[in-house]
Amino acid sequence: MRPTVHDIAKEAGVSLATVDRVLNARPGVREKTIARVQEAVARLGYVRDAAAANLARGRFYRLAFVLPEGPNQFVETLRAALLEACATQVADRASVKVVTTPAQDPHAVVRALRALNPRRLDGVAIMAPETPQVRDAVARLKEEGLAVVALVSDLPNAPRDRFVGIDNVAAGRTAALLTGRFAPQGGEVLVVTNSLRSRDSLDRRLGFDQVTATDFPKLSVLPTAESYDDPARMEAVAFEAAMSRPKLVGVYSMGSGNTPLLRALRRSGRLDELVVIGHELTPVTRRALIENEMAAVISQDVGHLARSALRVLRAACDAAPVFEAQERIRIEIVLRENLP
Amino acid sequence: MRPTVHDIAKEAGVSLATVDRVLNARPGVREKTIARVQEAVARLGYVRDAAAANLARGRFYRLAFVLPEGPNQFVETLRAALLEACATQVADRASVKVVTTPAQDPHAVVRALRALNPRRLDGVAIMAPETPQVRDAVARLKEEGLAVVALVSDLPNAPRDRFVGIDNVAAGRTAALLTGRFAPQGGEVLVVTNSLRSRDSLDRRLGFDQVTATDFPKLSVLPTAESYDDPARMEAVAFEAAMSRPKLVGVYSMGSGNTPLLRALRRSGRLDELVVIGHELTPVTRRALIENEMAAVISQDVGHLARSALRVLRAACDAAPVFEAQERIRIEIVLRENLP
DNA sequence: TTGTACGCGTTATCAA
DNA sequence: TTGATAACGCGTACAA
Repeated sequence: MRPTVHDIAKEAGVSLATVDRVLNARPGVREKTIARVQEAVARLGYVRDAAAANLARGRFYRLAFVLPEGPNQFVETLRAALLEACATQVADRASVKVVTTPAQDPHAVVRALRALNPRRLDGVAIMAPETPQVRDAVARLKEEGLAVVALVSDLPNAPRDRFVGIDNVAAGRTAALLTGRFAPQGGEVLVVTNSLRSRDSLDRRLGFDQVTATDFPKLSVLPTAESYDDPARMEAVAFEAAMSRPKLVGVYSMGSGNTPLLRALRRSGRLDELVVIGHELTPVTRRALIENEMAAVISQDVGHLARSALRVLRAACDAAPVFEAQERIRIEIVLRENLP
Repeated sequence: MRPTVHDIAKEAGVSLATVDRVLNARPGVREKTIARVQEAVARLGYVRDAAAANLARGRFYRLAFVLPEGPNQFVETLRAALLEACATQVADRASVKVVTTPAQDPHAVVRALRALNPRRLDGVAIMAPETPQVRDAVARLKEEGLAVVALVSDLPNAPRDRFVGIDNVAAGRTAALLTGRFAPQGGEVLVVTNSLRSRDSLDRRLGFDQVTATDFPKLSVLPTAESYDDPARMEAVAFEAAMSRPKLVGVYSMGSGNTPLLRALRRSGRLDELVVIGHELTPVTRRALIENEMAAVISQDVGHLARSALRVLRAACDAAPVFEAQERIRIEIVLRENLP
């Protein structure tokens, strides 16, 4: 059996309360007594029982997630993962509210953040493009004492406590490496996304360009085409490129909108000669991998994302350290054969 | 605040003990009372506080890990991950003993398993090749009432409760897909491992052959070369192949021994024209990726492996269900650009 | 068949 | 500066 605070108290010849004061670095204990207790702790190899501590503290974490709502499969799976995580151990002693905001409207997320009642909340996870207004809203929440984490898309210039998601520059670099390796003959690469407003798309494009520039001189990357969340526009842009650019060898899809993209490429009759790489595992991209329509999908485990955000938020609420190794979200490469 | 057993008791008009009996499906309660309690549970949306339950129960899990010991970086990192997991929340209310056995000696692991005292233990995780003797030893442990999980390399014919690790057939298939994509010109592929005794190597080879046969007819895969954990032998075999086979385009290394392998290929002067794919991220393979000496590494997250094994063992001890989504170990593809 | 009372390891409140 | 003592939510002897 592991030693408890009782054992420490006995060993140090003090009361439980004093042990507690020392363990939690509370004031009102003499230097000498502190030393005695700490020696006892070291001698017996005491480690606090986190479960019992939480139970006694009666700590309850009131958390909120602000997610975009749109024609976006990824967010749907993320929400599902979040609810599943809540249903299990991870969300013990916590209540989680999920708020969705229209993705197209940049002001909606700000309104949603402003609508949050800071006194009824301990922490917030936010997935949104970084705008000055969002930065202000985040700053206000921080001032009210809330823990704030950026989710999936970082808010590097806002006072968030942490970013939970992948390194999107590295993700873009990975996509470029795959494209270059899968299309050694070289040619043109189309890059598409719904919007470059999001930090993640911006970073991915940056990384993609870095690697193509240094390692794959035979690849020439076209300017980013934005669909602004309009499927018709995505389809038109992709179709146009496939038909008018004979030297096209690859397509890198940085955001959502893979359904209209694939439809256009299929229609052009050139899909089987193109290396198509996209992001996030959804029913659409999964099917495309199986059918050999997409060569690879770069993804982040939504379950991990959800659980990590919850753990990190709780740690931030307590100003406690996080277990770094467990919270680093991996850039996963999914091919037809390692589909989960 | 979440409802507690007290709230349920009040709502149903019974005592705490009765609520407990219903919740834990213990006998001695009238049908009608059971129904009343269950209604109250449903009405208030009660969910048990697992931490408090374990605290009250005073449950303590005595676990052991049996790992091979050899010139194997992967096992070292796994052991480190295990110790790190123990040091954090995952191993709360559990003691973990790690036993190592010489990897070369197939009887050593059996001796180690026999040396385990089943009465001082609740569960065991085993990483070992499957032999009839190992099967017998596992059967004996199960008969004694222990929870047993196979780790990294499955023991499909032993009565283990569960396998914690990747699907190695799929891992082999993934390696083949990468090889075929990275070497579209085709040619010969050398496959090496330390030993085909291990189930994991066997499965990987199987998967590799499946995909090369159906999808990459231009690839011809050579018979598996075994090094029997002898670095000199590995180096000799690889050097010989590189020098005598002009049509060689790739090497698939299914086990450990990547140091002598790479040394041989370097010496042959043909490393930069070969697609080399190996398993497990170690200092050696990490460096090889950065230097562009290896094209890809297929790996499993040792941290995840360790935490998953601990969670699964505990669940098995309690005959409790596991949260499947969290325990599925992914087949990770690591390239130079998505190195963690 | 049902209820009472205590303990698990920690924190927190009050009094000394 | 210290110490008793009562919670926290649940499990479990033991009594009714």
